[in-house]
Amino acid sequence: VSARAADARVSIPHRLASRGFRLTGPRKAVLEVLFDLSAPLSVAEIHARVKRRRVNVASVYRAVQLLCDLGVLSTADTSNGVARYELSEEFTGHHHHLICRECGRIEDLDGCLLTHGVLAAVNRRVQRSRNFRVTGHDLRLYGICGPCADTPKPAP
Amino acid sequence: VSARAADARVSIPHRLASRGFRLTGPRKAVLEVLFDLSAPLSVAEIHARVKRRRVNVASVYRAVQLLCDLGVLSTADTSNGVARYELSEEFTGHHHHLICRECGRIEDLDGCLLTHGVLAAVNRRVQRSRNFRVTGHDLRLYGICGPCADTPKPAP
DNA sequence: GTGTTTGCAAACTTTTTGCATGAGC
DNA sequence: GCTCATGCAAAAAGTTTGCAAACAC
Repeated sequence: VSARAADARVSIPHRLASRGFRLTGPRKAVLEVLFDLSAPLSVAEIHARVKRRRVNVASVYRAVQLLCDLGVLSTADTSNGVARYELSEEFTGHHHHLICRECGRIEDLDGCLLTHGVLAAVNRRVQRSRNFRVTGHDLRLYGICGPCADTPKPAP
Repeated sequence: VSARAADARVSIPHRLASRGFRLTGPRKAVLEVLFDLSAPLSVAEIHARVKRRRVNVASVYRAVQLLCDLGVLSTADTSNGVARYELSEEFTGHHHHLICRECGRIEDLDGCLLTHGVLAAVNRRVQRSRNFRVTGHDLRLYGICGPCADTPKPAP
């Protein structure tokens, strides 16, 4: 992942420039946060991590929107209704997520658990039965993370 | 699915009653919508479908919240940042979702594409390496649905 | 220098909450 | 009849937008 991440630090600015967008402070700040963390973050979480640089929330929204449009970010996950963003698989490699049901924390899990055979079979199946063309997938594993298992919550 | 759905129409009211909650108009209306439709809906979408019965949005929010707490509904999916709800797998059976990247529509896909062997292996793997106990999973297949493929959008 | 991008504030949307009235058991 | 639940309206939270000033190129 680190080789790809290094690549991203070069190629993402290039992509911005090549499409006529500028590499500004807020955009750099948002990208830095997402380079360093291998977990999807909400706008609020991103904003919290760039506050030192006095970046406005509106700018975070706009940066995230732009980076999504450019295919740099993807809407990774939205545990309990908030959209979360991370570098797209083009930069991080294909991977899945571990999501804690208790605290909502998300961790990356490198690699794919689905075999090519299974994917090909389901592709054919839904193409015929639903007229739906599959172009990608997203697998989330839910459960309880270590810290939460150690401090069990009482029933509500 | 229809056998289970019939079961849900009986067992869900029972579950409400057994925990001291009442089977009220708004709650019935929300449940009816979700019984009939095999796709996750947002609060706004649920509300649109119960408007004839003059149910307030606030009541839809409260009903959805309660039904989630009771394990009757689950947060199924949140394509583009809005939370969507559907009957939990206890009532619908284990299934996955087809999600159209173009229009955001979600369809159910019965059955599971992951083998027991794969699930057991990953369970062991993340238990050891991450101290994470997997209790369930969610697989989403992204792509283009028939209608959207027929009416391609011009590039932005 | 020029045109894009930002910060700020205001508008807008979505979700939550308080309280008097109405409905389920 | 006794509560719990709803509707309404207001508040809170989250997101988008217009515009003058600031900055990347």
